[in-house]
Amino acid sequence: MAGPRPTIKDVAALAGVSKSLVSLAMRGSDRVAPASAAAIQSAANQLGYRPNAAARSLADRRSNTIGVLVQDLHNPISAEIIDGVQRQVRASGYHTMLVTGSEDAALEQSEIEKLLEFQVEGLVVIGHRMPAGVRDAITGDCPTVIITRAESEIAGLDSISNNDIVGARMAVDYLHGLGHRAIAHVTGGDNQVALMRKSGYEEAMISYGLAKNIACYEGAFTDEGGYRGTSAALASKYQHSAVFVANDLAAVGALAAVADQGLGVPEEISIIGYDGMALGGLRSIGLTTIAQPLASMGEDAAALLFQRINDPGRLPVHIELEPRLVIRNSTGVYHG
Amino acid sequence: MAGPRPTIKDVAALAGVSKSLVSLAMRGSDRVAPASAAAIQSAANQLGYRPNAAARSLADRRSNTIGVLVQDLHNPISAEIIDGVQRQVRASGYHTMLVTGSEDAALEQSEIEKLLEFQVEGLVVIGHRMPAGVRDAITGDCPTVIITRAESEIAGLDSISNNDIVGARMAVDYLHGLGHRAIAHVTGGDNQVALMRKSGYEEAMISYGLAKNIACYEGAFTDEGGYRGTSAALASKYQHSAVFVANDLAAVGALAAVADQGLGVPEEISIIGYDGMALGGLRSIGLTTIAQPLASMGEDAAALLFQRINDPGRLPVHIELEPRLVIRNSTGVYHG
DNA sequence: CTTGAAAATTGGAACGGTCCAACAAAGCGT
DNA sequence: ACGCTTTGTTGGACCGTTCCAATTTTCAAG
Repeated sequence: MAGPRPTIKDVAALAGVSKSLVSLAMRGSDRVAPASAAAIQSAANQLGYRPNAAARSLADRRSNTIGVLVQDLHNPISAEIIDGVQRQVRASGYHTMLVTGSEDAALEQSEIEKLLEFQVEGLVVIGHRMPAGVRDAITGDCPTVIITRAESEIAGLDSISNNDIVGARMAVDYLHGLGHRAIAHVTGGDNQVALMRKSGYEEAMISYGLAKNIACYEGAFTDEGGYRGTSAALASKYQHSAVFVANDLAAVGALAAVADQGLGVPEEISIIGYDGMALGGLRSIGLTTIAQPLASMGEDAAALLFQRINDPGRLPVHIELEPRLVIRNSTGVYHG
Repeated sequence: MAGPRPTIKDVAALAGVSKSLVSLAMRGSDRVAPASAAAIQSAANQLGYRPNAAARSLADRRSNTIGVLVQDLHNPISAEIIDGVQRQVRASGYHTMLVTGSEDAALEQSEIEKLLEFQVEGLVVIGHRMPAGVRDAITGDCPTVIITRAESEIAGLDSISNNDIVGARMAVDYLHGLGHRAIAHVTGGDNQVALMRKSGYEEAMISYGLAKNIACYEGAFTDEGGYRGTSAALASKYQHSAVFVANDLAAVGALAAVADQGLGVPEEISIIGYDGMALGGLRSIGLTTIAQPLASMGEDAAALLFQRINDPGRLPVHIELEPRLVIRNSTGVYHG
């Protein structure tokens, strides 16, 4: 239909008032006479007027927008965290601009760059890698919070994560309690989170006097990585009876690997994952796991961000939540 | 550090040139003398200058941004489609602004509203519901394409989907070929896509002379919905030997329901899903399904969008892709 | 040198809003 | 009717860019 979109000026002309008044009215100011307000409303509707966010954000010098970088959209836990972030961001009257990262650091950096050009007032990073460009963002005065990764010394950067070391220990504790001794670990790569889960595993094994049983197989935070690592574990000369897999997505791959070897879960091999993704709760998967409170982590992260927006100078905050063991069907007692 | 962010003016002052020249240089024009370009670059770096997208988009009268509305971020197929969309959007030099929808129509509409205020140049809707607000968007001159839902008569709206009726028929064909006769269907709600899959099922059943065996159980496009519907199917007096579930996510729930009844898949019950989500391919799930080419649908959708952006007047295009049967472990021959 | 064309640079007017100080109108007590 | 406050309304400057016409500089040819 349209030609150029109607502006505030067009509305003003039609309603027979000044553009300033329209501006006030559109934002619901109470200084506008009811009659004028009505006239303006009807003029706006008639023209199909819609405020121009670019102009507004230019004049305001604020965008009312929070940028979200999701490093791995394919991991279902991302969706769960995003839900929480969105809920909180919306509740605060802001909007969300979401971009996806990738293994390609340069691309990821350019995505952050874009967010900053849009003058986002804050940045939420969901993932375990520290993206190039985040430092720039922060020193460029953009409050940032990172989820699922602990970070405490960088000024202007808050973080929220669970205690991966404790969580990994819980996994081993639980398996040990079931009688397992030859407990393998399939790793999640060399990012900080994966490394902490690995240390937790090693520490726990050592504390049970099982140092010699420590066996790490290289995996990744993907289904494929879990499959690969677990296949290697099963093919090894050690007779592992249980595998602690670095995250749930990989653990689903691990289940596949076990099945492919013709072994039964949990009769012959117990599998425990990490994260607590909702999908793992389905009976057809039934994955025992160390769960993080994903949605509330998202909410808390956004809350943290708004606190920092209101008080930019404050010291970095790191919230660390306790993970919790969720027992399902992929683990069972050891019968040698 | 910062105080107010540096603007093009600050860069100009430092480099000793006019702001116009900086503007040119920042966009890589070849009309700028190499010496000036270098001076400007270095001034920009020194100040940490970053263009203001709001100002640019205001002056340009274009945002260089495509809005994406994802109705169900929790369905893993969304991530796969998004990947495709992003790839194509990036390749065209645009950016992506992603928002999530929800069951709440009002909220969804307001999200679209936001995208439009941001002057997005196009809109991609991923999902099977037609969101309130999309019509406004289109009549407001915003090119739109909708993915996974067929739509062909609305001017300005392109769509891309697979042929759900054919796909559903394929599912029944395959199960029939395996010897199944008492084939149940767990529905995906009352959205258009779910209804088409249901019709395809019914048509196929009728064409095999199995009209009396038609049995639909109410489900939803969620794991929980699949669980519920399948549980009902198994509890019914009909001795179903196979279930065609409306989508993969629900089919995973269906697998759980079958397991909970202590039945074996595929020995006693065959399950077939729809969509072809990557997760279903894992051996631990091993879901037989009717697959759509998700990533390429995303790419094609974005491509369609750009075509319409360049030629707004053209007639609505609907691309319909053929689904394809992917056989895995959740289906087997009937042995009555 | 001069000259004209090409190359490089510039100032100022948009873009569509918000904000502010100033002004007009209306209400009110006396 | 009188100031005085309160309530409504307005024009114009400004936000940080891009664009354009106009200007200055450079340079090769005569």
